[in-house]
Amino acid sequence: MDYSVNNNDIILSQKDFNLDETLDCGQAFRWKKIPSDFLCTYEGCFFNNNLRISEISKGVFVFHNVTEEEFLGKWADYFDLHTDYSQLKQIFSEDETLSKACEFAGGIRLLRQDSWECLISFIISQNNNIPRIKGIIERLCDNYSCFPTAEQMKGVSADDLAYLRSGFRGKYISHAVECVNSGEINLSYIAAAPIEEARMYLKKIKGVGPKVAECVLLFGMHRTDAFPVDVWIKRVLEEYYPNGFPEFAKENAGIAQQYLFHYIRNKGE
DNA sequence: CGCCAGGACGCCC
DNA sequence: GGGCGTCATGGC
Repeated sequence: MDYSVNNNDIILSQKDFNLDETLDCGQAFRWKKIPSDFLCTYEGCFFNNNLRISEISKGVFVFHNVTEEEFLGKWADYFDLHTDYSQLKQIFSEDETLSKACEFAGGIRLLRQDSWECLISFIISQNNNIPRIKGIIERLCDNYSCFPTAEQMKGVSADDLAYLRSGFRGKYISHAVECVNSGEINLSYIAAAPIEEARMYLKKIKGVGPKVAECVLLFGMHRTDAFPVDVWIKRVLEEYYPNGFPEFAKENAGIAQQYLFHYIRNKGE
């Protein structure tokens, strides 16, 4: 990892990293692009860890007001800086479509997000659009002045959540809170369980189906073999992989999925 | 105004 | 066990 300390900031050089692609690709919903003189700057957080980060030139980043301890202990992990994405893309490049997708969106990194926050976020995401998902999560965080734990939300009913204006998803959120607080769902156990068992448990939560379960596994538990299939990825599979997804990429299919998703959605523009 | 949004549920046959 | 209407809300 190539970084240095500069006054109160951390400067990072990382070529397989593009801030826009990583923070605005639909894997996380609490990052806001703010005006700056840099290539781009984002403010955001996971749980109650706040950060302002800028891409100051291609592949060079500033973590503003971050100590070396915070960087190494928290953000390096969140941005998955210990993983060599060049090597991953090297493996993916054996496949023609994946190779193109990597070339197109090779700056995406798989964020290591909090499993609980991810569970609630992707329950909210179903049959919804990204601007509105962000709004609902923002109202939730504003109400607790950070992303609430299940403990903090203990006992909330769907009616209590009306201020979120999350529609039919309120009862799902309420049920997720109940499952976690009762111990019926243990996210750290699920994170370490065999993937089929993990899927089965997650889908016990109302409002969690195949797609949301895969998203929680991939984004919230860093299970890189999880593979969320939505309408866009379904299209990719039908069009480019009629005989199945290449075996050599399955271990990291979730990361490949991110490249493919971004590629298929934006390549025509 | 109607259509759609990174789906899941409930009911149908 | 696959197919289909329904579910709230608001962006476009």
